[in-house]
Amino acid sequence: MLDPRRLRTDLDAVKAGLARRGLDLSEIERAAALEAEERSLKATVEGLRAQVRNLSKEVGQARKAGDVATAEAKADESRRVGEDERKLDAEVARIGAELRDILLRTPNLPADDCPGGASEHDNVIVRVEDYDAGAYGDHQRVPHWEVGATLGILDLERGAKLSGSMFPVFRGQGATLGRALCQLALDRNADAYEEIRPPSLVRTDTMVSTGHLPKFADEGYHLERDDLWAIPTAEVPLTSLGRDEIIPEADLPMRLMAYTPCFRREAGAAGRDTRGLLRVHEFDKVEILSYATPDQAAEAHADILARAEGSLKALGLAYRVLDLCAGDLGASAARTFDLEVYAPGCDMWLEASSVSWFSDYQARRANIRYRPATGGGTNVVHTLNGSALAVPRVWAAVVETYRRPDGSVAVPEALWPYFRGARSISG
RNA sequence: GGAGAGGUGACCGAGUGGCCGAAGGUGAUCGCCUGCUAAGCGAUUAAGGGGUGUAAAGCCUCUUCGAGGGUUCAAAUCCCUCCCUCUCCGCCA
Repeated sequence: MLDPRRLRTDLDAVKAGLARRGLDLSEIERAAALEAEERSLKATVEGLRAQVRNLSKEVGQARKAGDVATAEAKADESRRVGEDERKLDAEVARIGAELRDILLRTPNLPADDCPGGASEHDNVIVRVEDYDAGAYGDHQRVPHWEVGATLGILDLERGAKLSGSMFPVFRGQGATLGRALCQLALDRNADAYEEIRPPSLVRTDTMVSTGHLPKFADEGYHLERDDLWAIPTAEVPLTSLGRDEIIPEADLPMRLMAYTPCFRREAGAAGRDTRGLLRVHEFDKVEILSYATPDQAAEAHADILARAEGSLKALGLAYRVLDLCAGDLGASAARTFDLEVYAPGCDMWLEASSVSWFSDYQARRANIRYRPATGGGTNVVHTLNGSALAVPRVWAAVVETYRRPDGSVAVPEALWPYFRGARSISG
């Protein structure tokens, strides 16, 4: 959520930022008007309330002194003032609700250095690593769903039988591969990030703090009977870990990581790039996340990006880094780098990680603050996160990249420690 | 799931309608005292919003005693709903 104060101190900058996203500005102007109105009415309501409190105090004193007539008179007066207050307060509540509703739906402002642009076509390719289009042999030009089926390590039919399409079943060394990828990511980041194993089902207010609700209600799996949501990413519980807390500055940056299942309904995505593991309803992922002061944010962002890249590099996969333009940025993000891993079999760049800086947008919703070392009031923290490794698409890239002419798949050297001595996946 | 007991500031804990944002204690910070340490003495010690102020300080004011709603001139205190914790029983990896 944007800082409501900026609506009166900094409205032009807010409008300029939202304009970069290509948004209509009438709503934010409405919000600014509501904010001013709410504040002025609130001052009046507070004055009335102060009167009620004082009069009530006088009622008590008069009664104690045995002066019933005065007590009655004061009580009557207080009742009248209270009536006025109630009426006005209802008006303030109505205005406040409308203001919050707009603010909750208004996305974050893009960072100043976020590239301009309207859609994914305007994203900037920052760099391409280890990619040589001519270097792939025919044996690598087989899509992972065929490789997986042939080797018996990916069973999409039975996944569909159990749970429907887009729920993959990994078997044998295929299952090992997925788990090994996660273990690799955890091991590579354990030097700086504390491992958390959060619940996979969370309450509605937990989903709201990260901005996944109310906007993306259609994307989440909801257990109606218990009013719980299956997490779409560990970002949700990890961000809420600090909710309503005040962190000493000395504890920042606070770095966390979690290996969790992720559940996404992918409503409306049916039929579009959904073959094999390109898009699934349930997958495993290692997420890394930081709470930081505004001053630490840039460095924290760079660290997460370097670590997300590091895993792909260690696996010997080709990938590229995209700087998302303002028009393609997620609603909560101020700046995002996407990592796309190259899968030679399907000849596609697959989004494997989104490394985002949310400035104080998420933290304001979640009410995560820190107390500066210098003392004084509290400030809202900045949050940043990214996938250290998301299984299905990286699994696909590994299987396609490492396929040999004989049809087997070599185990990347980085994963040897996790393969019980095996150097190859041959079904 | 059933029965019961609870949720108050960094922590412990008092508080059953007004003088309570809240006694007392612990911890912390500052100062005093003291060869040093310990003990002792004094002061300070929640968060947030609005206003005033060049700003810091200060001052005025509102909100918050698990959350939300209600009763009342007045709610930490009474009523309702929900959440959480603990104990016993039941069930169970």
